[in-house]
Amino acid sequence: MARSANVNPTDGELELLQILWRAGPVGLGEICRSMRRRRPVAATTVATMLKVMLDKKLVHRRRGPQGYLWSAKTTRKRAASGMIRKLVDSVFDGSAGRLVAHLMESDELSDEERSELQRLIQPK
Amino acid sequence: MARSANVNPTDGELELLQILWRAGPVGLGEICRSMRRRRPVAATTVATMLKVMLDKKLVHRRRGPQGYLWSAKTTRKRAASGMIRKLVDSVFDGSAGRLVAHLMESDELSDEERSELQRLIQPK
DNA sequence: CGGAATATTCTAATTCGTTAGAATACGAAC
DNA sequence: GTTCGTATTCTAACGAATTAGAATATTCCG
Repeated sequence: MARSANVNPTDGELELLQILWRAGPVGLGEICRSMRRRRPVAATTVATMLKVMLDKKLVHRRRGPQGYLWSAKTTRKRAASGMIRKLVDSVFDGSAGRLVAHLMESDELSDEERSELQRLIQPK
Repeated sequence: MARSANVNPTDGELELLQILWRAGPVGLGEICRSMRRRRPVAATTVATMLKVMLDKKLVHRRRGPQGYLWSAKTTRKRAASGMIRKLVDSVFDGSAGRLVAHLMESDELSDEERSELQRLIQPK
């Protein structure tokens, strides 16, 4: 039954996905410009990554005015879940609750975030 | 000031750390047995990984009855923070709060975990 | 002591992610 | 239509992670 490719995005791929999640379908030029706001990179590098990600079904493409328009196929939610699962399995013994406990105890949350959370957690 | 080596553990290294976090200082044999409860692996493979991790200062070792006794040098907390930072930066636009929001909305938490959280989040 | 079991080191093959040059195709503008 | 800029594909180098065989060292026990 075709092992439906849930390869987790690599670090570099996440960088690209981040751009695509924000920018919707865009051409290579725009993607490169976004990338270069973070770090220097050759256009062919970006193109190669996109090609690889296409094979992994992490991105889509459709014909545009010149070349393709690229967009993310995997969602933020899916990417997050994969990473969270790995995190929880490898350092929190499988307990997602312990992850949140860690967050609350550490200084990774701002005060605003903390109070926002209380709202979120209130049972409706 | 010696840039104190905060190389993030790789996936394989996390597997080993997981064992060391549980088992405290142990010898190679015990580590291999634990590993093999998860998957088949040669003893030399484990030994090589430990050696690499020693260079990265992820583990400690001290003389034991036969060979060394190995233990984790990096803590769960530190490993978690590194992974959380990456997760938050790459998929939640830098907002740790959004990570928790994702957790609450998804089905990654059990009911018990959810109510435990409410307790945790209560301001003291 | 001498052999068996275990641990460590050395070396290297393999694979995957990252990077980009060179060649080619395509679309626009003159 | 030829030229120019942009996009895509092909190819490959390189480093890091993963894996383990062979050789060596250590220790335990009869």
